[in-house]
Amino acid sequence: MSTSEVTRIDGDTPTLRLFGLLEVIAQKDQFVSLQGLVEETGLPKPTLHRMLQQLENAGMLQRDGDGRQYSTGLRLRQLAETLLLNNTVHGARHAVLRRLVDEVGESCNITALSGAEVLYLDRVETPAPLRFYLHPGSRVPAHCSASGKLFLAQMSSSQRRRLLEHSPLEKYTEKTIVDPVALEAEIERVRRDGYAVDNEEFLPGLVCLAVLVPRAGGRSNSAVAVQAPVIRLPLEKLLDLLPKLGRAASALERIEFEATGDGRDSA
Amino acid sequence: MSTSEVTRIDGDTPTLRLFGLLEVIAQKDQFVSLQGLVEETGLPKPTLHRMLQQLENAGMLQRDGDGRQYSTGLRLRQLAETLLLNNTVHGARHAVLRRLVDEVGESCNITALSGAEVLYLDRVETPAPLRFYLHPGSRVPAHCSASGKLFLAQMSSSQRRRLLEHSPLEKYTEKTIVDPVALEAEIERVRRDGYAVDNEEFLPGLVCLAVLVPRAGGRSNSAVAVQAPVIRLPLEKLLDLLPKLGRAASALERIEFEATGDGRDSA
DNA sequence: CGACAATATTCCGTATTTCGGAACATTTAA
DNA sequence: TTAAATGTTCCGAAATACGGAATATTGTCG
Repeated sequence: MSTSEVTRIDGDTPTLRLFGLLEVIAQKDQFVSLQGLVEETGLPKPTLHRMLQQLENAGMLQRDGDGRQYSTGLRLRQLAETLLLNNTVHGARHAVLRRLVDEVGESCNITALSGAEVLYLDRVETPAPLRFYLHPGSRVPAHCSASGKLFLAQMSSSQRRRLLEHSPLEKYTEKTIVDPVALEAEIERVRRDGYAVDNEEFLPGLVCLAVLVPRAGGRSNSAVAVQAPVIRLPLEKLLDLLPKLGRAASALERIEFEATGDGRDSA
Repeated sequence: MSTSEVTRIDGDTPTLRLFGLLEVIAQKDQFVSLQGLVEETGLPKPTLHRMLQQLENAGMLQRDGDGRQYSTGLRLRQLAETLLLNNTVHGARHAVLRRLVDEVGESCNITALSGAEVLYLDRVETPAPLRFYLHPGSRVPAHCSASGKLFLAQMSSSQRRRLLEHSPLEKYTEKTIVDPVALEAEIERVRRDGYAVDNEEFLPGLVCLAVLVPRAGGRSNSAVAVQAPVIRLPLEKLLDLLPKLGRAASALERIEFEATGDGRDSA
């Protein structure tokens, strides 16, 4: 009666709101009614009714129970299965990450450049009790992350300038590099060494080591990284992990190569 | 070069087209490019570009590989996992069906009334080599299916008339009941006996026995049925399966009851 | 049975969104 | 460097979503 917890369903476009609705429904282990969803989401009833109707017509939901309730539809469940069965790419990447975490004992992640930010594609946490909790899907500015520096280091200086000009170098910690000249120097160093470090530049106490996942044609758009509390892994010890990181990167390279579609089926 | 196989992506509403696109992408085990999708679906390039962009912004897809290719996004994969993990309802139903098929040796399905048609919610095939292949998600008119007669038998005659008036009794086989008076008599018999039979009324050679999944409050909207080739299972032998069907129906009743949300979690 | 309450469904004018041809930008190949 | 292929942006016309209010359908209680 008193619970007015509203699970916001947002989305820039009406289209995307439907996915939010599906998520709400998929999380439940029970049938849902129109009225129940109205109370849960706060959306107007006719709007929800239309959405449910669309999803039902598409087979993503189905009426169930007494006919006025909804559950996930066959088509949606099939899509879910197809996706999880067929996506060896992400499965393989995840396996590589997990192995790397086993080896180094710290949280690791795979990242990609998306716009001017670094996006966490996947992540496996360390089993150690003390850890930074950063979840996949989140974003970090390029200039203060190890992976981001790698991506910047691959670009021509004009590309880099264009990217950074529109997003000023925000200062996250005392050590964040906010001076463009200093950043250029740092990037030059990264290019020479072939690896990048984040020395508490994004979060105090968090250090990070990253290398690019190599790519045949030229620039790469993904990187692997280890992240650890500096208390447990000071910089010198962090650098000892380079060979293991490199091996993981090669494994990822092979996976991505195959997923790029050079190995067609017939002929 | 010569392959002009176009995977149609339809949908009454723009929203639904996105699901079609996701299905195309989820089925692949490789990254897809904009151009590749243009060739595969036949949709105009700007349209596809916008759709991909929306899905990417929503996290349902992610750019991958060299950054101009797409693969399934984290949010979509999480949705898939949530759905498959959390949906004990459909899993339990499927298990009941499978057990029933083991017992009776013939294909079985769970159906629901949707409009004036019977919708196959789930189905498990017999291992026998000779079988009718009817896939879940397909629809059959109510008047010539065992399940449909059960649903009709629960209605008041005015409800039934309204439903049938707008969809004339189509004749599928020699035995299809197309005379309204005969149908009323048949339905009266179904109500008395508590089960319904389809004696080659939809497909020649196919017989079917169905019972309702009971429901506490009154009318039920789902049924269980056995379907078999009449050659292997003549009517008399088919009726011997009634007790087993009934037991499956009770099991399903319990599952649906729990899913209806009477057993809330806290307090 | 009839009246009331709760829920589901339809209507419909207004406000957004989608659509996709054409122009433009970027990357890859030669 | 040029040419070819692919990706991206523009923008007016057409289609769609929106949601308050009215209506229809249950379900419940006297």
